[in-house]
Amino acid sequence: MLFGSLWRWPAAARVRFERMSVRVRFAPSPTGYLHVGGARTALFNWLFARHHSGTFILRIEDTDFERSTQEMVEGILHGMLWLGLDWDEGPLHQSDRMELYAATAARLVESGHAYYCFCTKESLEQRRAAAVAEGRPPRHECTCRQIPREEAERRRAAGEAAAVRFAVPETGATAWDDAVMGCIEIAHTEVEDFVLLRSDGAPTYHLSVVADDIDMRITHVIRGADHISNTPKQILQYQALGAELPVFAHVPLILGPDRTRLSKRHGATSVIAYRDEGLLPEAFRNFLALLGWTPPDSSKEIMGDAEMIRLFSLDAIARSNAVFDRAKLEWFNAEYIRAMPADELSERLLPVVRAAGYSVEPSYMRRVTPLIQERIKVLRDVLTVADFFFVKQLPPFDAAQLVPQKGDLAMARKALERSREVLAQTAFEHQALDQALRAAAQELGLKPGQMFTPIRVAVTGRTAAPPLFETLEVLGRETVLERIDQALQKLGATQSLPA
RNA sequence: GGCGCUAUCGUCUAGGGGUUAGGACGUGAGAUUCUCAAUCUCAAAACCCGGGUUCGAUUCCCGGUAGCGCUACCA
Repeated sequence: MLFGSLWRWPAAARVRFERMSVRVRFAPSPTGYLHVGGARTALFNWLFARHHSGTFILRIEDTDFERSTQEMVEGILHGMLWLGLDWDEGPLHQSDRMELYAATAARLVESGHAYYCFCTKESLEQRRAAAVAEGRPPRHECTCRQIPREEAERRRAAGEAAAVRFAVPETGATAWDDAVMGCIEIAHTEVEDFVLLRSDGAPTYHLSVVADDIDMRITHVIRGADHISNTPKQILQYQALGAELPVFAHVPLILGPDRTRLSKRHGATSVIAYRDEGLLPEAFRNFLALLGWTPPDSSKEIMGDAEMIRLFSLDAIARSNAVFDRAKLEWFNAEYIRAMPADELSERLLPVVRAAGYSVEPSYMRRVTPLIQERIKVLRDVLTVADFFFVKQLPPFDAAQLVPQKGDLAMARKALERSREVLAQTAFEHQALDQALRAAAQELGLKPGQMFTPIRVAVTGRTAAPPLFETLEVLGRETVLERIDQALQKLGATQSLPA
């Protein structure tokens, strides 16, 4: 129906509609993994694109050949896929687009907005070091900008290597209205003549972003606040190239608990590590979105994609940095785990359990899952919470745990012996077991805890476990009796427990 | 050092010239219970500092301080 009505729009209106259509990109550099900060930037771009029914482009910024690797490219793609951030165009690689950058740089030289610089990296570094030593600001200061174009061309033709630098105006300032940060103005005296093309002909980031963002008709540049000081360098290029400016939106950074920028020191650096721990991508998205962005109703925290997309807007993004809160992430994850249909959870748990070396059938996993669903925060917790379901032989445990009230060895033994009789002849169904064992406890004059704790410990090897009767039912009579016999032996061997 | 951004409970945040400064995570206590978890109830917990504007500032303005970012032929 949308198209039907679209046809009837006047042509001019259609053109305007097209021009307004949102195009955003996530442009990671494959010199590292997709980390939490990058993931959130990608998420914000994705939410913004989806909210506006726009286009989300993935672009790999691999102009630093030395540090970019194919492995990282794949890691980033996997991370995006796992997070569920699907892109509409790309992945485009900047390394495939070198002609565009060379041509763009040539245009800037041609129009007098850029010039050749014959200084070597080494001499610049020396000068910088000297400046710092003398307490002067370490700014780029060379005289190549004064070299007449003809002379520069001659020297290049003679084989002299040169970088291309942008000629930043000496006076004035560049200002823009940032969609997140508000108005920002930076004086040109603070912006040095940055390199566009390295002396080997490779473009720098400053050039390739602008050339690509123009070429891809990017309408909104949503990226980390660490790019704020780069923005004047880019706006200057747009202006020199006569291109229309995109909207800039700089989102604050994510910090570690020590309030420094999130890094390897803070644990998981790649989002893939979170997958491996058993975080759910939908929970991770929800958590990440709320790190810096607040929906109109700030009391609503658990939100699915559809709702986040519906409510997302750049002006509701905070301007201050946020600390990554691991505990809250786990709470989100636990909420999503509890809300998930048990069978679905079971399917997601199975590979985790199998990867740990247990051979478990799907049907068995489906019976275990409901017992642990509200007891795990991440999928991997299944290995510590439910391991006793998957092993034939329980790992060794302290016999003293079998005795609920310290020292009352006889009572524990009595409870276990009687339980064994009951369990040998009761149907293995949790309600029947519940009834029978409670009755037996009453006969023996024991409180429920006195009766059930020894059984729980005998059967699970621990004092904290899922509900006892359901657990017994799932484990089955054979295993349960075997474990109770072993526990009784253990108690027998320990005639004198410490009081 | 320079430039830029920021500043509400431990953390994520809401709010806004007069409020008991709200919510969530986490923490503590209690209820429930066969343990744990979940659930429910309650509690402790914040407006960085100093000036100004104002009858009144946590809110607006200025300064300070602190944190973060940038300061490359990295991105």
